[in-house]
Amino acid sequence: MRDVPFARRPITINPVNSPTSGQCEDCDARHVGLCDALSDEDIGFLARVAQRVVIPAGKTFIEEGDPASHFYDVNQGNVRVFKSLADGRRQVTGFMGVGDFLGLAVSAQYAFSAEAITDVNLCRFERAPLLQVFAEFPALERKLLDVATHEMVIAQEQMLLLGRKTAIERVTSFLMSWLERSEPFPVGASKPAAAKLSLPMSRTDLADYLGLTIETVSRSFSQLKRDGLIAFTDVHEVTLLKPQRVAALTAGDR
Amino acid sequence: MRDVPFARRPITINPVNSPTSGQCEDCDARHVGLCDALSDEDIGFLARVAQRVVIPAGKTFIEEGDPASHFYDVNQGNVRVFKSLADGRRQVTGFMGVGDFLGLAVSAQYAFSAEAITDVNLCRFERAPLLQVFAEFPALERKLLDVATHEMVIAQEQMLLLGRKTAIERVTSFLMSWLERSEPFPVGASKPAAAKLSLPMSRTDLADYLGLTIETVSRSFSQLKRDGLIAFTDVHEVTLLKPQRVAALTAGDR
DNA sequence: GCAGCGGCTTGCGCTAAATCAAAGCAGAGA
DNA sequence: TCTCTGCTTTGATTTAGCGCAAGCCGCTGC
Repeated sequence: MRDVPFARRPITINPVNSPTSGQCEDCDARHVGLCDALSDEDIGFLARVAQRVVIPAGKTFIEEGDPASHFYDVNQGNVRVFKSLADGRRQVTGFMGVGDFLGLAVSAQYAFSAEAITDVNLCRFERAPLLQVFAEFPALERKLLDVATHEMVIAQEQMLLLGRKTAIERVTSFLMSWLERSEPFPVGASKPAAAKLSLPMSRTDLADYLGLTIETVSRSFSQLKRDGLIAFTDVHEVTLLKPQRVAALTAGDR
Repeated sequence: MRDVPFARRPITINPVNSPTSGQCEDCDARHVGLCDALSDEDIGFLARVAQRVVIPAGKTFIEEGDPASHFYDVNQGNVRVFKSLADGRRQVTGFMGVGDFLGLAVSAQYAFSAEAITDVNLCRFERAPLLQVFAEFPALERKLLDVATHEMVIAQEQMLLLGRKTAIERVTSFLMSWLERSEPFPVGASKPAAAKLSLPMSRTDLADYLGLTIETVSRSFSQLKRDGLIAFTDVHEVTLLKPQRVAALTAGDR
């Protein structure tokens, strides 16, 4: 949303190329999407039902209630997934980033909307053919089940946050989980002394994710600043000065 | 599920009752568990990894953080699924009833606890062997993916409720969704003039499910009573006198 | 029958967060 | 450079829902 003169740039769609190479070059080693469930030579089959899509920041590319035609792998950028009420109240159910899979919470229609926060690169799979491919490669289906399982865990965690945590607990919980996502390989038990985090989403997104108002989110951040636990270099870049003490405010599980 | 229930073969591992009859009388025609993904003769294979379990009301049978050893199908009674914080705050993430599947929101450990609300009959499947069976019967895995998908939709709906709805919207939303679960076959578009609902869970459960206090739940019910929209014959039995008008208070989706 | 107990309801302040309002602030365009 | 615009922060006030406390209601056991 920030660097957005291109809010009207079109969505581009391309075939996934180089099935011959056996590599989907959009998917890097840390990709947790569909690709890493397959061997190199099998990825070519996946490419048969895949397209690459580029979404400009701010664009809605999944609309709640529309027929659920595609799955998506996020290859670049960040996405907000949300539901909304008739009067405009909005609940962001998740932020998706590189390697995340999109399109499981679905019956015949999408149960959610999705918008690009930054410019976003996606791999798009048509649902029907993909379900065919499952028959050939059960590993894919297993992968999807694993993804769904993991999403359920996160969803329940979020319900706990939304139903029972205070404002500061919500904000610190978010910071710690976002830290974890940003550092997929924590390496050892020791938390670093400080960690810099990019927060691509707006305060409004954050508020709608945490079930708060932007003012309350802002005030919570300010309090954490005052207490010397975090610092902002930019509105969208926070440093956890005392990760331990931030973590202590999350009212962790159990 | 189909007319023919769980097993044409005896349940071999822990036959609680009537294996000789060749029928799992616990699974009635409306069962939406694992069984209905399989043909009659294949169900026998499922039985290889199944046990029947009876849980008395109030008993905790899944403890958050314990190694995730089993899946469960609910065959009788009601279950509350929840997470809790160190200080005792609790979030009920769902109420499970006949036909519901339990145990997906799991990594190596259970991410939730589960307790019997009423006396409960379960079919229990060991995870490891069940995953083996998947190889033989991919339909099972597909079924599980469908279940997970459906759970995701419900979870997101609940996040919207917890993050953005008012007390009365939460209570009426619950009533309408519980009504839907209780009447799996709505038959035609017309809502009945009145519908009687059994609410097996306590007010505390309800409060912890809706992210409210018992007092607020009670007050919301009282207001709906005052407005002539519902009536209680018993604390655990409510009648929706004006389902339409109750539905109008839910702040429905989109 | 009735005393005790656990769960539910009701009344009454109280408070965390929402709402309303007014500045800051930084990037985009002229 | 300066202004405009959209986002963010901060302050003042309001309020929906909380927390406490008292009373109620229906069961259980004596």
